[in-house]
Amino acid sequence: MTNTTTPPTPAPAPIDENRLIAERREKLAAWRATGKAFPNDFSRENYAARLDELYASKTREELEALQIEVKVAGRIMLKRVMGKAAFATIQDMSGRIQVFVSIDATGEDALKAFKGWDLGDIVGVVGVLFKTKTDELTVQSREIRLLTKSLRPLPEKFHGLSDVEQTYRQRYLDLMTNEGSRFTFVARSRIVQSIRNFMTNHGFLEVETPMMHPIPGGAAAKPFKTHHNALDMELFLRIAPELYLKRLVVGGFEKVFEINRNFRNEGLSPRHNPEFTMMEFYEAYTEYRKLMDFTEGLIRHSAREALGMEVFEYQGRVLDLSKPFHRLTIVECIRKYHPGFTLQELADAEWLKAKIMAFGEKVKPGGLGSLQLQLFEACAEAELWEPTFIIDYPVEVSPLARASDTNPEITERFELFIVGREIANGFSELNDAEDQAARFLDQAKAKEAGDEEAMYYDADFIRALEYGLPPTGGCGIGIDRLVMLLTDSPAIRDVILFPQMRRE
RNA sequence: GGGUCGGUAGCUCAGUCGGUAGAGCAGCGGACUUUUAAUCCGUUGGUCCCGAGUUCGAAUCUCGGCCGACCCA
Repeated sequence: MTNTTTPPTPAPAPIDENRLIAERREKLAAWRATGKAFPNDFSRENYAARLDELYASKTREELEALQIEVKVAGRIMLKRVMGKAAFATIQDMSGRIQVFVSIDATGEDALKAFKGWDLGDIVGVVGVLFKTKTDELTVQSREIRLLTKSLRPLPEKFHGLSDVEQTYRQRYLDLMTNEGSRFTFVARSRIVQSIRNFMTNHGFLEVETPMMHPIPGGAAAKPFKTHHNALDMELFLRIAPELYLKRLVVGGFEKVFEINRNFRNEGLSPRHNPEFTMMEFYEAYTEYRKLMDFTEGLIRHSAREALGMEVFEYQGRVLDLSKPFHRLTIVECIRKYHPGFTLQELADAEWLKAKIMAFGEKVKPGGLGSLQLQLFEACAEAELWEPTFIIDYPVEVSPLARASDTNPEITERFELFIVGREIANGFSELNDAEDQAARFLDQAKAKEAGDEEAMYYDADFIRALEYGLPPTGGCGIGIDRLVMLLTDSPAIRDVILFPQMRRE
């Protein structure tokens, strides 16, 4: 709410004030003195891009005959002033359109006022569509009003904002000036919408489970801690919704999904932000192989819906989502990229440790399966450009997954890799309460032994399983990473509107 | 946490061997009724990220710090 008659004095001292801002403040003061500053009675009726769609194909003569009156509003992005007339390019949510202001059609006072307005100011325009000499669709303004005074100068009009730090810290500036950035976040919205539609069309119920957990669970990760005063209780921002979603399946919601934030107290990188978005879904009476088919369909669907295609380029290299995704076990995948490694060697713990170190990685303690997984991460994971499901993860690193019926050392679990990055993780759920309790105990031991990412024993989750979880499959999909793929973004920060930054 | 690179006008960027701080855009003044990164003439604007050191003299060299990007852990 702004009182247009009384200036809000004294103005608080803003940060990084400069001469350009001071000049704009003077213009604002003059505007305020008219008693008509910051009006909110302008009714925008047309969007720039829509007008272009509807009328760009009309000829000058056709438009002249039609006399289409429009009301557009937006930010002045470009301004070209001549003696007795002027052009401006204004931008709204849909795009840009040119506006013509002249003594003849708009009036001398309006033109004079317009000349004093700045790039970044927000205006409302009433006028008639016409085409210029160069056939650009333009609004011949009959009326043009200043709606909002912008006090800060825009980034350079041609290069836009290129300081990467500023694009993240002041995303509004990035969105104002960078078309590519706007496209990315519109695409993100469409991708999320397409996933939501896909899930609900397949009979899944969208739910919201707690973001604050008394016991952090569902993943191996360090949590953020917080405190609830009234309950005098330590709480953790969730690292995953998994255990709550499975409680819902116990409750009879047999097909559920949640699209929401997870929080992990880890470093920042081009692929990691402390808060990130996951879609997790659970379906009763299915298992991991069917889950892979479903996940494959979901990803293909979101590419089609959001991009309109299944074959596109990521960072200059073709990515084809239309072909069936590969499926390989961890050992098969290692041998695909290193055919010289024999099955005997890959079953030899000492050989595996030596190889992991030879690839420049530290060896983490673990059994054969864990060592094979570490070698896979060291020598094969980054090669998986084409969509590939890696299957048969070892039990010891999969404390929530159902063990294989044929080999108790491995689980019915997969991870999906695309362009060398993990995109999804899913498995047949462990629904044997006693087995789950034993696995939690193993995790608790590992935690005591110093593994900070090991899981806690969650007694209520065990209690829920003891009531009976039907055979169920579940999968999590990293939405940020999927959006990176589909928008050709190299860093997770490019697909998160306000990525985490150090304090300014 | 370690390594590499970077931080100069509101924005985009130059700045040689250590010798008075530069351009374009934006702004301000002027000309111009179909421009479109409008054009033309004139002009204002600097904590060279911060601090210390070396030096007659530091945006420039050295050290420390802050912030960012990338790579590694």
